[in-house]
Amino acid sequence: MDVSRARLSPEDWTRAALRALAVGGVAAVRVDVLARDLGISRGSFYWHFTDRDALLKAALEEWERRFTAQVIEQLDGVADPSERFERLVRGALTDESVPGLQPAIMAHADHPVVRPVLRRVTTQRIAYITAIYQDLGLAKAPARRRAVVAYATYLGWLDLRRVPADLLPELTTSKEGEAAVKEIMRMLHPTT
Amino acid sequence: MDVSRARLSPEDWTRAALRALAVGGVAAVRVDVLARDLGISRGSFYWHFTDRDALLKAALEEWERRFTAQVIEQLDGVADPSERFERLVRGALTDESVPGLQPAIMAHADHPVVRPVLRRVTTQRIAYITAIYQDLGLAKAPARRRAVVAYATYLGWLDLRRVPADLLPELTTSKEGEAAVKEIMRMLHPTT
DNA sequence: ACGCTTCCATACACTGCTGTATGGAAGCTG
DNA sequence: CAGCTTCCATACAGCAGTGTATGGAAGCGT
Repeated sequence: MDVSRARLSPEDWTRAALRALAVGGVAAVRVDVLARDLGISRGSFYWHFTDRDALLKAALEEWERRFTAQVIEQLDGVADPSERFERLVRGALTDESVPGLQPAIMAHADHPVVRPVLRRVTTQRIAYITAIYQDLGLAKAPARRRAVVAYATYLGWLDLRRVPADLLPELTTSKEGEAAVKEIMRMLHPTT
Repeated sequence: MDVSRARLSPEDWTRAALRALAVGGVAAVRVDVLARDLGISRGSFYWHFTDRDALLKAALEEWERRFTAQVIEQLDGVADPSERFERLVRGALTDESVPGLQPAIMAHADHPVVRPVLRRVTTQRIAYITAIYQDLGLAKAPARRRAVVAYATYLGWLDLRRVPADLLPELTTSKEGEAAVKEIMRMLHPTT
């Protein structure tokens, strides 16, 4: 622990905003509360950002980069489409750096700041999944259909992660967790 | 339109609360705003309910009854398990009386008032789906696995409904919508 | 019509949060 | 170290929403 006052970057604020968003939704992104969490005064915030909405926008755009563009970029390095499919599904179901973030964003789809970002992210992701299905041999229309269903399953999986773990042990990556992931993998696979 | 002041029942408040909840989450359930929407003063509210939390609790319990207990009750009248399966899936994917309500509730799974209700609802629903899969011939463990995945797909489907319709025409019940429903039905069917 | 109960309006005190104004400390550069 | 820039603290005005207190109107039984 350093005693000297750590000077904050905008990323410190956006990360805190995403955490708050994940827990309590858009309304929980309060500069007041975030400042207390970061151990700093609100004076800092209004230097880095003009507005509360500006923070929200910046946070969501960071989310867009980290969890869409960046993921796609990494996967594009994988040549084999079957391998790409496997990695995408497994990664999506097991990794979750900010629990509850995706559900929180979906729940506020109508919010003026959320809407445009969510629109871009949803479009990109479904398009990417569709492309993978096409690479795996499906025609355009069925590939698209399967992509939408696959994405829905992913979203619902994240929703279910929000309920207490004792209710759904198959979601916490363990023995049962692996079985559930395999089940989904099989269900979403283009051959079945 | 009747000019006489309509006296409100608690159900008027809980219904309004569920609508607000669906749009803006728990934070949007404000007696202040609901009163304006209902064209009445807050004095009425504090006669029917002790608290803002009391309203939230009552609303969620009404949700529990209408969209879990009542649905299961109706489906229990259907003898053939295959028919029961079909009706449940189709109904779940097409009917949505309060758009966005389920996603909003999932997003606030940690909320002290939401948690216990959500816990009961999730448990009941997954248990019911599991039972159907067992009736269709699956053993307990695989039936449970499939039930969890099926429920996840349902939840994600409702999430996707929150994005603008022009992005996902397959969700608005139409020609493409029917194809998507059939796709899910096939994917979730125990034989595949 | 009378009184009693049910339901609602108004007014008030209070809290939590926003945004702004201003001063001051810490870091960088010559 | 002098001066400039970057970053943060404090203080203030203002608003939105909660909960309470109290009076009054509408419905109902007798």
